[in-house]
Amino acid sequence: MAGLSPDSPLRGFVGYHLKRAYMSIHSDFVASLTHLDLKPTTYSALAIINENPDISQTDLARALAMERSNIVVMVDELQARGLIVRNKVPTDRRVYALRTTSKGIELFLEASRAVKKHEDKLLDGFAPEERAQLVEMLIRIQQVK
Amino acid sequence: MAGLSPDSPLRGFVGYHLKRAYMSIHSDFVASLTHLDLKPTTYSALAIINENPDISQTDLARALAMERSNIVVMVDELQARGLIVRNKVPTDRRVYALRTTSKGIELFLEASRAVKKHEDKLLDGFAPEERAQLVEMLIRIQQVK
DNA sequence: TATTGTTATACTCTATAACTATA
DNA sequence: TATAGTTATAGAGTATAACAATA
Repeated sequence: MAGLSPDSPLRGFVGYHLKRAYMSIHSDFVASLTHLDLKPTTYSALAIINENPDISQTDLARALAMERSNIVVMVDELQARGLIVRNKVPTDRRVYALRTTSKGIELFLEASRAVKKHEDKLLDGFAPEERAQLVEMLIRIQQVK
Repeated sequence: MAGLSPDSPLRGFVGYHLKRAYMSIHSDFVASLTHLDLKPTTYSALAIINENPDISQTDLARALAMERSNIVVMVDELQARGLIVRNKVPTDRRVYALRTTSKGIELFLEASRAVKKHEDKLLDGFAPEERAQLVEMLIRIQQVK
């Protein structure tokens, strides 16, 4: 049997802790959405479409950092569930203008409450300043690029 | 075209920033290891085997949070490359005792230097206290479970 | 020529079930 | 009966290439 801390050589890396924290929060995030039959990606898509009415699939792909080809099937599903609509655009007949339906908005708002609850549980011991400081550092990290 | 911040509805969530920071660092992490033909998982496996001589595949799986079945093929690869050895254990003939070879240790050390460099670049603007504070918060998050 | 949406495909990661040999 | 290692397989998620319609 290995010792109590077989991961000790990795603990010196910030990235290791970042990954573990992300994994941990992600599984709880997924769980908080399953009862609404949403996944992180479909929830994020709803959020972005709702915030950006008439967004195209290409722009949605960019916002979600996904391939356009993979957006198609997800948009198909959201449309089949009546959560969004694909409207034709007269000025450019190649593109679709995506919009949330009232049903989509309702589901998005309910999901947002669930995600909020999940975050509050997650950050239970964090003071507001700590929370802000954490976000600030996370943003700084991704800006190094 | 969407606005400049199509993701604004998601920015209120800490988990969103955590994911983005993780994604960002992860791709750079992967890039820092490719020249040694290592992936995050194989590097971590080397690290854990090196720190825990004679660890079993089952315990390695637990430490890496991977399935035992998926460990097999990875251990096969590390063994085929001469980085680790599978020794038989007389007291329990079901298990293998994994150990890094001198070649494996050498590669691990070189990879560790590469990862260190990657982390230093990533955390360039971070004071030592900030860095410690970040790690402390990340650990706190994953302990909420 | 370039771009949007689309299809098909492949590749990686991960998860599950069933088997064998040992305990 | 339980466990270690193994095999095969299936399911996500993601990436690439090629195509028709339109710009």
